[in-house]
Amino acid sequence: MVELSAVDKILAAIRAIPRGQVAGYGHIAQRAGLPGRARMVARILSENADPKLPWHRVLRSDGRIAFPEGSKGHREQSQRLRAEGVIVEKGRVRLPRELDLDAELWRPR
DNA sequence: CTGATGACTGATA
DNA sequence: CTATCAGCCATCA
Repeated sequence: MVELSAVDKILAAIRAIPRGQVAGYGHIAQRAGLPGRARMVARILSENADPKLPWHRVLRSDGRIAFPEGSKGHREQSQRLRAEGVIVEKGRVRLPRELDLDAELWRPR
């Protein structure tokens, strides 16, 4: 069997994020079996060019968008998130239902 | 090898 | 709530 590279695992973890939901960089890294590699996730995203990849669902640990407010990337990400029913306010992401970053941490794995 | 850099994180004030 | 700081990891000059 083939072992997926760290990059593939990270991409898979990102693709696994359900529509209308979000995850943090560190969360993705952990889900990919690479704890402590949040910056690696960020680097992958900055390099990737796959339009099918839901990169906009990846946020910082504090639930904020990684791009500076007012920047191109920030506007695009907020727009994409709102298109999925996610509420974005002042760079801050808030989920409509009880789903949020805490819900993920809450649920034992 | 050393130092700088970045779509990061957690602790502290 | 914001601002700083140190730590961490991969990559590059």
